[in-house]
Amino acid sequence: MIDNQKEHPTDRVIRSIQAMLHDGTISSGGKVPSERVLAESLGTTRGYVRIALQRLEHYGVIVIYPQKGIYVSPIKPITLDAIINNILRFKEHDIASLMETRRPLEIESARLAAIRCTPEDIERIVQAHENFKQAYTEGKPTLEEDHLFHLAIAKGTCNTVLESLITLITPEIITMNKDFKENYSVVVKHSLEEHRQIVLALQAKDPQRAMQAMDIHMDNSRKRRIGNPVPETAHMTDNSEETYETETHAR
Amino acid sequence: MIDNQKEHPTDRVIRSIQAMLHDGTISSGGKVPSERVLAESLGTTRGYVRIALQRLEHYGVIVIYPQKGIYVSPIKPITLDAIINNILRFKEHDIASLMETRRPLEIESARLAAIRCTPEDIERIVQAHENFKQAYTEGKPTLEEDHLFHLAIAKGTCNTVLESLITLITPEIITMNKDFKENYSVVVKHSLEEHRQIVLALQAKDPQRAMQAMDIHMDNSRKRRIGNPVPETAHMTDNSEETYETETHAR
DNA sequence: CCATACCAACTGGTTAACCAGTTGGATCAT
DNA sequence: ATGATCCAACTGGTTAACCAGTTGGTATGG
Repeated sequence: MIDNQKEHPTDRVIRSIQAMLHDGTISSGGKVPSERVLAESLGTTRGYVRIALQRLEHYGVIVIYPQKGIYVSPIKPITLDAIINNILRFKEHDIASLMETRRPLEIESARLAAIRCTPEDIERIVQAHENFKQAYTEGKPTLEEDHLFHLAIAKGTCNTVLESLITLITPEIITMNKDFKENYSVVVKHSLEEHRQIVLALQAKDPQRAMQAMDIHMDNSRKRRIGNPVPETAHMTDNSEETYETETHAR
Repeated sequence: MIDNQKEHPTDRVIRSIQAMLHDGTISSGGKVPSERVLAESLGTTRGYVRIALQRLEHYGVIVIYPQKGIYVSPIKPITLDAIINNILRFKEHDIASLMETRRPLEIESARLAAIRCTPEDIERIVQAHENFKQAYTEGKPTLEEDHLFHLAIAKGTCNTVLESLITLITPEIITMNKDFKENYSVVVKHSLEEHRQIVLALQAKDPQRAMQAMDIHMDNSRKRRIGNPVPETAHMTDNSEETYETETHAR
C-alpha cells in the first residue's frame, strides 16, 4: 500500500484499519487489535491511534469497551468500507453541494415545523425574523440572522436528526458566504419577504404552503449565491405545484 | 451552571467554552486561551481540552493554528451557541427522526442521480440491486444490501454533501434496525420491487419518476418499520386548527 | 532615539510513562 | 480430575513531560 507521508497520521491509521478490514485481518463483529499493537504495527504512536479510533467510534464503525477491547460494529465490511471512505473525505464540501443539499432539508424542516411547532416555537421564529429585519434596517450584516431564522424553524420540527443536520451544514455555508458580496440591499429585501411568507405559512400551520414558501426561498437563495448553474431539468420554478404533487402523490 | 460530575470531561470542557462565549470571556473572532490555561482554569487535563477543541474545530466553531493559538470562527456568538448545543446533543437520535430525515435526503438523491449519474454509476446501482436480490433469494439477511443500494445511488449524485449525510445516518439506521424482526420474506419482496422501480427511473434518467419511486419506497419503509405514527394530516389542506391541538401535544 | 538582533516565554504537537480495571491461564486445595 | 484462587499480562484511560516552531519584549549597537 502506498502510504503518503504527507497525510495526517490519524488518517493513515484509519486507512490502515480500512485495509485490515479489506484483507480480513480484522473482521466485522470481531475484535480490533489493541491500541498499542496497532500503534506498533503501523509505525506510529498510540495517541494517533487513539484519535483515529475515537473518530471511527463516533461514526459507528467500532465500539470501544474500556479495559476490555475494541470491537468492529456488526456491519458488513463493504458497508463499513463505504462509511470509512466517507470519514476520510468528509471535508471535501463545495458550496454548490451544500446549498443543493440544504434545499430538501429546509423544505422538510418547514413542513414538519408547520405541523408540530408550538406557540413558543412560533414565537422564537417570529423573533428571529424580527432580528433579521432589524439588522437589515440598521444596514448591518444579516447573514447569520438569516441562518438563525432557519435554525429556529428546525428547532420546531421536533426532529433531532433534521435539526442536527441543518445545524451541521450551517457554519460551512456561513463561512463560505462570508466573502460573498452582492447588491446587498436588494438581496436581503427579497429574503425578508420570502421569510415572511414562511412565517405566515407556519402561523397558519399549513405544511404545503410552508414547503412551497421554503422551496421558493431556497431556489432564490441559490440563484442569488451561485447563479443558476444546477443542471436544468430537475427543478421547475414556474410550476412547482406539480413538483409537490408528485412528491406527495404516494403518501 | 450545573456541572454534572458524571459528564464526560470533554463535554464539560465544551460546555465551559460555551459559557465563556456567553459571558464574553472569549468573543467571536477573538482568541481562545491556550490549552494549558484552559486546562488549569477548568480543573482538568490538557488531553481533554485537546479533544474538546478538536471536536469544536471539526464542527467549524474554532480554528487551531499550530504554535500560534486558537481562534473563534468569525460567527456570531448566538450562532456558535446553537452549533455547540448541537455538538453536545449529537447522539440523541431516535429511529423515527432518522427515517423521517432520511426521506427528503433519499428523494433528492434519487432526483440528482437521475439527472447526473453516469453509465458506470448505473452499473454500480444495478449491481447493488442484484446483490440485494441474491441475498433475498438465498434467504440471507438483506438489511445492508438494502443500504448499499442507496449508497450507490448517493454516489451517483455528484453531490459530496448529500452523499456524506446519507452515509452518516446509514450506520445508525442499520444498528437500530438490527433487532427488528418482521415477516421478512414479504417485506423484502416489496422492497425489491420498489427498488426495481427506482432503477428503472434512473435508467430512464427521469428525475420526477425517480423521486416518486423513492418517495413510495421511503414511505413504505417507514410503515414497515415503525407503522404509521407520523402525523398524516400534513397532506390535507384545510383544518389547520384541529391539527394544531393534536400535533403540538405530541411534543 | 531608532533599528536590529536576540532570547525567554508561550504556542500547539507529540511521546512516553503511569493508572485502574479485566482477563485468562497456572496453581493449588479438594 | 475438578474447582476455586491468585497473579501476571494486557486492556483502554489519563497524566505529565518533552519537542519544535512563534512571538514579543528587551538589550544592544548604530
